Amino acid sequence: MSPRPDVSEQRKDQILAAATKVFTKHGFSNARMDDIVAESGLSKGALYWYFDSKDAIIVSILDQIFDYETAHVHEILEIEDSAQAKLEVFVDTTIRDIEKIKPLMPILFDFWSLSVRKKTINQAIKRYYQNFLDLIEPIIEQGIEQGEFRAVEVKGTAVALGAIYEGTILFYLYFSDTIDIEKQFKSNLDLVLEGLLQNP
Amino acid sequence: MSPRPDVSEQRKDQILAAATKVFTKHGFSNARMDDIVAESGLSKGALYWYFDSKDAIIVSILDQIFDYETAHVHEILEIEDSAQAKLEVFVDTTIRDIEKIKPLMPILFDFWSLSVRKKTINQAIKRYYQNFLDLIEPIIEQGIEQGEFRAVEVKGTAVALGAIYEGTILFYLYFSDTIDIEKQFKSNLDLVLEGLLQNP
Amino acid sequence: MSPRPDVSEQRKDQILAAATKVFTKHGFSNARMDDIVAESGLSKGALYWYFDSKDAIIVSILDQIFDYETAHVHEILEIEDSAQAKLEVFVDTTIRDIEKIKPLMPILFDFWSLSVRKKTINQAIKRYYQNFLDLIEPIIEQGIEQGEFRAVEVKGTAVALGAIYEGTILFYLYFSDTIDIEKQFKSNLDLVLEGLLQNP
Amino acid sequence: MSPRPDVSEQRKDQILAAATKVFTKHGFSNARMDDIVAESGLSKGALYWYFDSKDAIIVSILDQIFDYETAHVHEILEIEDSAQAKLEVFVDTTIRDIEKIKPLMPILFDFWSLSVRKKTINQAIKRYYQNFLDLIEPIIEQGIEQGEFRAVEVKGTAVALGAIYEGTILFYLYFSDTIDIEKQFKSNLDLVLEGLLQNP
DNA sequence: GATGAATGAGGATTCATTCAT
DNA sequence: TATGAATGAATCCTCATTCAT
Repeated sequence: MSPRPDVSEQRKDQILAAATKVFTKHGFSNARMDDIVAESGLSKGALYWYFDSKDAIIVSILDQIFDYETAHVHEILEIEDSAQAKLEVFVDTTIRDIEKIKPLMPILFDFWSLSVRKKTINQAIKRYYQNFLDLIEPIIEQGIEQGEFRAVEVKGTAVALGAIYEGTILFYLYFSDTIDIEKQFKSNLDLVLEGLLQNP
Repeated sequence: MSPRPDVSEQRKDQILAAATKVFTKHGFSNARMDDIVAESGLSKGALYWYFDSKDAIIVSILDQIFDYETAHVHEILEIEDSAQAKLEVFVDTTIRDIEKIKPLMPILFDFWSLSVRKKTINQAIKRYYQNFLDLIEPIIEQGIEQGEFRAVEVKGTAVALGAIYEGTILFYLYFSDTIDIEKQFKSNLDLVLEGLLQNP
Repeated sequence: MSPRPDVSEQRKDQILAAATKVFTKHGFSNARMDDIVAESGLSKGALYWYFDSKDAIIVSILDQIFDYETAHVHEILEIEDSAQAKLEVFVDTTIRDIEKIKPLMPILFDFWSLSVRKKTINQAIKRYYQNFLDLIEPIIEQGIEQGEFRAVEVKGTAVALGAIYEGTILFYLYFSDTIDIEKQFKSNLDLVLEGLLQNP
Repeated sequence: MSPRPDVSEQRKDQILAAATKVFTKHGFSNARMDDIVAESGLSKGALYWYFDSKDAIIVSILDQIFDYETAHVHEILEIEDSAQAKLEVFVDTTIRDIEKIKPLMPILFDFWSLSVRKKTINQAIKRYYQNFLDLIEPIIEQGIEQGEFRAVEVKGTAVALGAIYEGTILFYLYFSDTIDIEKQFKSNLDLVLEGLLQNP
């Protein structure tokens, strides 16, 4: 009488995957629980067994996405190299994962929208961006300390980098036909590095 | 004898103002027509007299916002000056209007979200950003031709500027307590100009 | 200063004509006053000036139609001839006017439907059919008295004739492509006359 | 363990019965879904679980009625007897079921009305009447072939019989106080048979 | 007489959630 | 655990009617 294996994690992932698909297609508000039920292949009762509500699913997706993104961003922390090299690695990994990031943007839009009204969502997003800044700032500081970069204002520069990162993905969504995202990110980096680096 | 004065434009503005308020507070999907009715001080029938549907109101708001933003952006076209001076004016007018732009962001989030599914919305947004690029590119070209700027790739640089603009406003929404938006925009401009300007 | 000519009858007819068209197309319930306004070329206020309500328009149309039909039926009363000849004239005038009657059937359907619930409508229809019977019965009586027809039961035969009349138009509505209405009415008459006439 | 018994057919019937009642009372357009909900004893959600819309309910009722009527008409096909006998059986079964048919007439009115605008409804009715004609025609042919009937035009006679059938029920609705429906149908039959039968 | 903007009760439909099995 | 039928509050939109001008 071996106990049944715990399938709950598996089920939850199944539901979140289905929900992500459905939310991407319809947006949070227009997505129906029945859509998620259909997409997941489970029953309505099962959905409510694993998640208390539609909101609970949404929040779980938020966690999932930001966990992934944060992990992604943290990769560069591992690198032992010049500040410039770190930024280059950051751009490279972003380019590498852009096709995974892109389909999540519709959901991100909804999160941005929700964050206006839901404090939890707002805080989660803020935490995520803070995380991003917390990572970038030391790199800039390192660059300045080691004489690579000019003595720029650190916080403002970090925000500028975050802004250009999010903004570029946004523009790419509307101009994916005319923007070569790889070139674009490299071009962004050139522009910024040119502004950051000490004149030789 | 005297024909009733035509109040239809007034009424439409009244409705759009109310709708903007309500949409900002609740988001498109969660906003109820009854909310707009209450906020506008008109009746439900009046709303539907001037607008065919909730969607029609949303689209009208989109037009209104983008008309405003486009006009705003075009101000710099008038200036006869160096490319650098034009960019500086752009930053100045943005700073000047930031408090008007900020409360519209929640609505912009919903538009971004909607644009994934509604082609008309998508096209309107794309047109707006294209407009932005069409304005910025000649400035960069002017800067290069007149020897102010390095020979950067024009299109990519324009996108970078658009990205940093939208992205900064986004970050400002989440960090309005720690970001001094005026300084931030100026800092952005410094960074970019430093990257663009010929080394003397 | 001659007084303005009274256009109210003209206006009423204009409205009833428009209403008939609209009711034919949409049915009573689905027809909107705005449709009638548009079709009539008048204003909404004008409509309500001449008719108190949608119902009032409907009732007026009922009167109009039945007046017409009754007049139509009464034509045969004028004829001085054998009973058989009178029935033949009745068939002929029906055939002659069938294209005018046919487009009124959709409205008649609605009147039948309404008559279930509205006593006034019910009575109007009943009166109309009674009228029909009052006309046909003397003809049958005449036929019997003068030895043309067998000694059938008068009332029942009149109802049978009314039934076959209404029923034929009904079938014609669904089979106008395969029924030659002229032949059909003549065939009906033959059948009935064959049943009524004394065997020679 | 035991699976819940499938009550969906039962529920559908429950809803259709309630809807028939409500439609009879108010007509299609004026009947409210809430009326059907109340009459059925179910909830609004349940109604929409089993039927997509008010229209779907209407169509289902159409099917139900015509299935019943068609079955009813087909009874005579079984009989092995003279053409005259078959027509007599038809009249007898009609008389037998008249009290079941009568309350459905208000609904039939609405179907006739709807059929003007809705092709599906039109086709269903047409199919039903065609069915009727397809049944009657062979009987008339049989009568002619076997020398019972005169050599009448078959199709036209079938239409005449259908017409007198529908028309009689119609008149009966308005004159149920003065028409003895049993006598009336027998009288109709006599009249027609007298017209059809060979003179001895 | 005539206009047409404005009213607001009414009604079809949706969908997150529940719960008996 | 899992099912899916059932619930009913919520919400968009319609349209007959009114009335200030």
